[in-house]
Amino acid sequence: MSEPKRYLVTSALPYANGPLHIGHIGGAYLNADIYVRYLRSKGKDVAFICGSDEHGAAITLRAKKEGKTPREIVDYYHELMKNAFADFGISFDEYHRTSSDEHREMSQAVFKKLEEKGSFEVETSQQYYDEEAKQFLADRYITGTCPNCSSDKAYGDQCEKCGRSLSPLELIDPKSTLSGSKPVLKETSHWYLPMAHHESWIRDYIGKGEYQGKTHHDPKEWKAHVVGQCMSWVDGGLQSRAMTRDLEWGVPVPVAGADGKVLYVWLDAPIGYITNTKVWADKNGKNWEDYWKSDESRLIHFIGKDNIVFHCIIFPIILKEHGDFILPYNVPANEFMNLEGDKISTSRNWAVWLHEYLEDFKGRQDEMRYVLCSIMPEQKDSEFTWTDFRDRVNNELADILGNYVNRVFVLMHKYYGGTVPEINGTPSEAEQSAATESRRAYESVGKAIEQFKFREALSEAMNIARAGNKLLTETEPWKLMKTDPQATARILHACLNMVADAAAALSPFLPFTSGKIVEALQIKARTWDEVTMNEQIATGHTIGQLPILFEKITDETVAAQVEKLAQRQAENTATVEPIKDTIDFETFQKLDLRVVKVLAAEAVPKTKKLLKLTIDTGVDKRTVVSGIAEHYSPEDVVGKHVLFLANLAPRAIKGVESAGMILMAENPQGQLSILSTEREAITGSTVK
RNA sequence: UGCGGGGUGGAGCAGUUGGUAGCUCGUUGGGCUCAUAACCCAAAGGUCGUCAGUUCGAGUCUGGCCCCCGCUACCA
Repeated sequence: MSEPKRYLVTSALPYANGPLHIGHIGGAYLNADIYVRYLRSKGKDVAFICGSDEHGAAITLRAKKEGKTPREIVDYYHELMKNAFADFGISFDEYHRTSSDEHREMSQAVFKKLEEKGSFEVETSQQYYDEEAKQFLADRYITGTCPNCSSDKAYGDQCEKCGRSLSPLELIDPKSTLSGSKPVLKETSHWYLPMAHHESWIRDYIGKGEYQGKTHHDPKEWKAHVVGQCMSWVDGGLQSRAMTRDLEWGVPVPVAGADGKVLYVWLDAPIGYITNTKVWADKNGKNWEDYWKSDESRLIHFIGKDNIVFHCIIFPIILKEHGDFILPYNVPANEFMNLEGDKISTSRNWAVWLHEYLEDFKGRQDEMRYVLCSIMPEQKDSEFTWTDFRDRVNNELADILGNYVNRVFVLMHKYYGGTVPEINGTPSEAEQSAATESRRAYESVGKAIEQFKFREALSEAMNIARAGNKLLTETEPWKLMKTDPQATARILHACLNMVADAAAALSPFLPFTSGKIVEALQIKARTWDEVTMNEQIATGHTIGQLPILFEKITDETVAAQVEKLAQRQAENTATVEPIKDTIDFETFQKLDLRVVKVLAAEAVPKTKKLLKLTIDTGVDKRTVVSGIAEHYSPEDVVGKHVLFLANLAPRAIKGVESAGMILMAENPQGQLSILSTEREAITGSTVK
């Protein structure tokens, strides 16, 4: 592949309904930032683009729940995320937002062009319309009685009581949650992207790296899990997807008669990359089209694995249909990062929040950048723990890098008052091999970054400091000074240059530290190529004082952070669901609750959660299917008396008819517990 | 369940086209003292999830099975 003229690098637009956590950073931002800083250091023309993703039903629902407007929600999180990114040193050229006027114009223009070209298929169907609120109702905005379990709290897409997926038309006695009125059926149209039409070229694009009959990229450079997931989608047959929604919050569909419709958030968000590029270009006297519409530009999307299909299939289809845009050259998606043995979860508040880290560890961005890069989930899921954080910071950053730089500064000041002496003589073998290793490591850093192997790159950058430590120990300048001052001067000069080289090699990863080192050296920061050209610090140059680069992380600090997580867990445990609406006694009496005995139990084949139980109700024996297999094995439950709802309408689950429901207590962690009687249990006892 | 990814010394990970199993951390022993109790050297430790197959030879290819993760389905 020839060198492109410019790079367009994007990070996934974070969704503006929660703060950022370390999983986000290690997934799609730190790696992108390292990549971009490297390219900039090489003097490349780069645009690094991101922004908040602020539309979609989840935000409107959240706003409704909290009694706020969607605007208030997104304003809050946009600011929070933008500041956290900036503080952490994620060096976006532009961090804009999808709720902006610029974005409305851009996404409407893209939509309009596709609409006019006939890239969409318009499908008309009957949908519920709220005449008071004057809008079509998204599935989630309709409640009614479930045709299956008769719960009156069913939503248009699903009954949460019985879990059955529904279509709004199946609901008995539907109601709008907006106005409470009874919605009427009205004809509506939606724009679908017929992805099946694109299967053939997508297959070539992903599988062979070919586009429009030409080589586009080397598919071997793409990660296995990215190609694998895409091909499995294509092989499974691409389905048409609606690109519009009936919602108020979003970009209005720019077509006459489409009132109350907005662009699907998944369409609107990636167009945000384009909008935000334009916003940046306009501010900086550049032309955004150079980046998006030129074969000489290279587009790279950094994302997490949950976004693969969208960035590799759906968005490319949009870009191609539009006609002028280039396609992603690579999508180096990362896997997920876990935290202390459990997956990170925003809703369960199980996370290390970036803004809290920045608060608790002021001025220590590089420590987290180092650790996150070291454990970046490049090929498989990885795990962050606070003890591992401590070990890596203390044993690697502080001991190997920080201490090396410090040794060199101390020796330079001690022997030469900080001024680089005259350099003479022929380097010894140890000096030569240190220089060779340092050079090799430096070049490996760049190569690894270009292949998106950030962990390897960081490790190679650290090898420069390792080589320096080795040279010092092998040559022992503190002894040599007495016998061979000329060699000592040469060695320390070499060490000093290795400090400068390490600062350059590490600058994409640890920009703050790199800056501190450069400042202490009192030199100009070296670009990538200046180091490759073997630029040296000149005789007569005086260096300054070095601050301690990395303080050790104490066990107390670790304990405090672990405690913080545990506390959140406790808070979570404390959260209980609110009391439901009052019902009358007659309604209660309709329930046939009783104690039954489990006679037999077996796992339902090919399922993870289901047990098939034979129970004795006292009146009859029957079969129920219960989703408890992850909490109880068949042996655990046989012979037990359990609480049972006997007059629930039967339902087939995985082909087995289930007549009734075993009642279980569930804690906030989702753990189930059998309910039974405290005194002697009699099979068939009623519960009142 | 279907699909995808992964299972390598105590921990975290590399292993390109098949040919003596590597790295970082940790552990043990030694050296050094300029340095942030740091640094350097050496050693111990793995039959590469499992079973079978292809091959002169497999962590690396083929097939079956087990386990973990993601999306997906079933937790009335």
